Amino acid sequence: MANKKRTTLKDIASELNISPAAVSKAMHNDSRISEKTKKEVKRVAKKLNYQPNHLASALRKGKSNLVGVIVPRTNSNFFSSVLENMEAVLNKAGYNIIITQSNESFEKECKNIDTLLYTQVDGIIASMANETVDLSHYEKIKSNGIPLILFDRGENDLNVDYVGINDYDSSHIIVEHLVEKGCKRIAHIGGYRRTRIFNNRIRGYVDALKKNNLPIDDTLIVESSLTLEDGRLEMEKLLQLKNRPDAVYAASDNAALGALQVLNENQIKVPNAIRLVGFGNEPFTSLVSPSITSVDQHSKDIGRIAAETFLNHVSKDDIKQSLNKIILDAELIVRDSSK
Amino acid sequence: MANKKRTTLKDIASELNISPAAVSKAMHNDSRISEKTKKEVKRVAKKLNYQPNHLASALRKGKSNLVGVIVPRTNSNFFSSVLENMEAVLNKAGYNIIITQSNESFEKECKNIDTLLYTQVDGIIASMANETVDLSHYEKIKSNGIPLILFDRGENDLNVDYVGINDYDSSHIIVEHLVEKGCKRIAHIGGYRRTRIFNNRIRGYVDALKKNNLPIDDTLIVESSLTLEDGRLEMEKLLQLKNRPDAVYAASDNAALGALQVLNENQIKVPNAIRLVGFGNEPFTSLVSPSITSVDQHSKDIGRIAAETFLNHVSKDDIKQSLNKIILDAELIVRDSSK
DNA sequence: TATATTTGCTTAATCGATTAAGCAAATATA
DNA sequence: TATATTTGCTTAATCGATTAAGCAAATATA
Repeated sequence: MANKKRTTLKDIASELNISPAAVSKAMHNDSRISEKTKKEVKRVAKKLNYQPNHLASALRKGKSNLVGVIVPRTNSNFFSSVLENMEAVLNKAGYNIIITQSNESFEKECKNIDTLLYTQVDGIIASMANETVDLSHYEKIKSNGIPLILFDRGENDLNVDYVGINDYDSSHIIVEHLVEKGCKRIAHIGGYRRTRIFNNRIRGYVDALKKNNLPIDDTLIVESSLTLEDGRLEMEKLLQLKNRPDAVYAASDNAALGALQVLNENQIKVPNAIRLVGFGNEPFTSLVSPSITSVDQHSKDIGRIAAETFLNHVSKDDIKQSLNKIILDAELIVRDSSK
Repeated sequence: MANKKRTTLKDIASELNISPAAVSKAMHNDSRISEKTKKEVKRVAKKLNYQPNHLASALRKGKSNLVGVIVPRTNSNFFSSVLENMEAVLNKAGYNIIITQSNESFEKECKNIDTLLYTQVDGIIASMANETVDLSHYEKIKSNGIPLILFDRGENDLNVDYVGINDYDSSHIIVEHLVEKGCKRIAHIGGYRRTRIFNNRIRGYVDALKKNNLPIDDTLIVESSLTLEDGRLEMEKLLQLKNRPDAVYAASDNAALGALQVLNENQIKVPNAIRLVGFGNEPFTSLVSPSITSVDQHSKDIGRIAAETFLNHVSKDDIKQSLNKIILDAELIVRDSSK
């Protein structure tokens, strides 16, 4: 019962007294094999519970039909949704995906890339860890000659395909919205500038203030890892200011939630005293009280487009591909925290 | 630059005028290879940017050093945390993990198993989808002779290793807690009985009521998929009852959150009018208002133990293994919703 | 000094599936 | 009827890495 040897093409071949080559072709419905033989082969394959050995065929064909995916973490709705839609598109095209998590760690990200290359994936779709600054491990993917597609967390310096939303414009939309509600001192709990998307959000925020003739106050702009804890910490600091903000725009929903907790604990009315906007449209933003205004990042589209970009690459590898930078417009979802 | 051929052992061998076999041994620090040769080999390997071809070595060795993992979804903190800890243990032992999601779909789960077997994983660690009743696809793993370890969502009928918490006892702890607070009509928004863990929670709930001499009222026991929507729906139904419950025990945090929303919307004071307990200790339980009492499932331990169970299997495959059913005690985290 | 052992490699087979090349028999075409 | 084409396979090589078996040279032991 246990550990019985796997059935191979050879076993089927010897049972039917034909060559393994014929069996292989029969399984792939080669037109040069008679219908009768195909039927027989499939019957015996089923009888012997034949499972093709992927390692062997991938080795021979030089193609594994696997796509590696690297995400910072899977436990956000954004990444989970991206993965789901990415997988759906790739499955339909005959590819399977291998998901790995970097846990926002640079070291882990490097190891994940090694693992994926080592597993001979046909391509890698990745979103960079917060820690990542050095990009040599990504260069390694490119020098391996397999497609690399980045999404959400990308890098301009890296000459690769990218799918994401327009972070710069998103900040504009947020600031415009808050200004419309009468806010004059808008604080920004941002991510680290070294990450492109967070830098863009900061730039968008600053430019939008300028555009609305509002002064830029450096004490209202902070950089952090954007965790819930960071949100709490920075909100507490902002409340210490002599001249408090009348609105807070956090570059992540987690940070926004942390800020909201502190505001609630201090009995500061949201949105009346301070308006609050997050980023990412995580499900909990609509669950907390008051519900948090946020920006939807079109996770489904990002997953789908990233997958399609990969498929595009492998379908016409002969032609030198032009780079695809696909920037989607984000959507502001207005909720109670800024009404 | 692009699509240059991969470096193989042969390339290194011909550069140094030795055999590929010697190169292979040198890379693995075989004691029968001179230090001088090893150094040379490693120098050239680095120079040519050699990456071993996993497909080839796995095919030859009959071992891929990959472990397949199937989870219903990655976007809960529970599964995400299990994965993180599982991966840490397996990485240390030289294994890499391939994560797949079933999205709670039976069909997807079957496809995932096929993919993993096809990829020649050395073992599979899985948590079953809600929909799953037929277990023949799991039998397929067993008949392939590779270890199968289930966690959280397991099945008694399947003769495999299992790691999870004591669902039956957890219900007892919850009911005792609510009784202590003076509750007499405790409703249970449960999962479907066909899933073992949910069945155990229902049994535990019923037995605990009996133990406390409380009547069993069938109108207070409902089965659902335990989503947030289900929680809302069932809570609304419970509020229609002539004889309303004074406590609700939901078998998932999402369902508990749905129930809480309905209670808040109806201005029913929690915990004063109705006490509420969830299950899973998802982070949002402490974030909503009021915060929700819940049961912690020791996700870290479950991930670690599942991984260790797998390693145990592969380390002594000669001996017929005895089954491991590891049941951890869960922990009640009391919060505002039941104080 | 003669034999035994160790060192440091090479040779050749292997893991399974795939595919280019080839060939005999069957069938189609002129 | 003679030749060309098609059908339905087989043979043999291949994808890279690994490993059992073997062998010559170097070294150790009696």
